[in-house]
Amino acid sequence: MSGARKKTSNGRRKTEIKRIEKEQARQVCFSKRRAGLFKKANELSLLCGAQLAVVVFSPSGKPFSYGHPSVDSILDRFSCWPSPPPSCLLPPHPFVHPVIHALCRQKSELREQLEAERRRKVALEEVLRRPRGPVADLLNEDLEELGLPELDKLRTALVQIRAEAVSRAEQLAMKTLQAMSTSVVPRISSNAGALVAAAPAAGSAGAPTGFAYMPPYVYRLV
Amino acid sequence: MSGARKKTSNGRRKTEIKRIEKEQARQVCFSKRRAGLFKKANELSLLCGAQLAVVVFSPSGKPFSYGHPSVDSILDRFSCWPSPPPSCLLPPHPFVHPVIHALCRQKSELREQLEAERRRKVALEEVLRRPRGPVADLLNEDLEELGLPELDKLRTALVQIRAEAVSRAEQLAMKTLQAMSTSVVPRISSNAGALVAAAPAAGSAGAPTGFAYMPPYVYRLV
DNA sequence: CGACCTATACTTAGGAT
DNA sequence: AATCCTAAGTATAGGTC
Repeated sequence: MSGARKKTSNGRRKTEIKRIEKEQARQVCFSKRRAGLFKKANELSLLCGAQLAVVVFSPSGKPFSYGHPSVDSILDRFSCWPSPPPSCLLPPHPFVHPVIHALCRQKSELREQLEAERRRKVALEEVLRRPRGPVADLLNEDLEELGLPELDKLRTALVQIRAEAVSRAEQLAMKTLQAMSTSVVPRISSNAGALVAAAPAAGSAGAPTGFAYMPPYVYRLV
Repeated sequence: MSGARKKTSNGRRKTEIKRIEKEQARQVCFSKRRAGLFKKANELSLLCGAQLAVVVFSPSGKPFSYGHPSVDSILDRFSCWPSPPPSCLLPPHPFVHPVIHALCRQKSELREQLEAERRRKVALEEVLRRPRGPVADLLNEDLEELGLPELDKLRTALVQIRAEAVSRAEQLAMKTLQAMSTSVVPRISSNAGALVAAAPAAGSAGAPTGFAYMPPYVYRLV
């Protein structure tokens, strides 16, 4: 009461769009601009009837999100979900929550890729069942059937193989010598265990506290 | 060029945040404000090092998104959540919506399966690329891994092959005196194109439709 | 962390190209 | 739809409580 508020005279200052180094200033800026971002998102959805979802992780790793329409309203209309999403690639339902929509799409794409990979793998295994290759072809043939040209190819291949074998043997010899004269090399230890939530960068570690879904323009981290 | 631009005199007007009824005006507004929203998002991520994802569906249904570092990486972070609440007596733990959680889990599982398949496929291709056969196997697949015993096996095999080859060469030399004909060894044709669709369904469970736990404080709103 | 304050930097409606 | 323009409406840096 008694304190007379100092007459504030500062106006907004020009700011470079570059990482704010001061820890606290960055956090304050984050809060303000996050609010601004969500407000903009809200206005966009209201003005244009757009569905949208915004997910933000604070520099300290806390999650915030905003979505329109609300997830709950979506769920009320889609209480049959989940389960195999019936048709995410089919005619998009007018009011599917964007995140769900995106996830379903991604899921479908992944499933397709997975099946494609499996098909390819089966084909490869089929091919693999038969020994193949320039040398193997020759070796698989009965030597009685080979002609001179083939024998020459075989000779060349064997010469090369011998060379490689000799090389490998030398390698082994070297290693053996080294092993006898070298102590144990320490492994690089991963510095796990730092559970402090102060990692602004990748911050994938940390223990995010989670987030709550909120009706439009009401948000708050608990 | 010739057209003199009419002196623009209109400034911004106050706008109620309410659905724009005029179709075209709404579309224009959407484009402008979407750009603005993404710009804000970008500034937020740069200034504060925050990770974020924005997904927007235009009134006409077209999807737009912006993410830092990427939309995908942000959505992936959901799949780690929530970690099962340690205890119901502990401080309230905001909660990811079940549907999104389930979808993210499924997506993660699919992605893992996909990566496993890809790794297997790469391994198969690697094997395929090299000659196969009793001898080639020793050399190619395990060259780096071969120990002395294996090298010895290899040597034995090579010696035998060499003997057989020499024998065969002598045979041929004899025959050459009698005839001048050479036989052609046909190459094994690859029977590609038969993509058998007999993918064995991986044992991994299908979509977990239920949710193992359901904290009492679901959806904490403020 | 918020809320409030002020002066300014930035965004953007409406129109034209 | 993208771009430019202008003027008015907003967001927000920096500060205080």
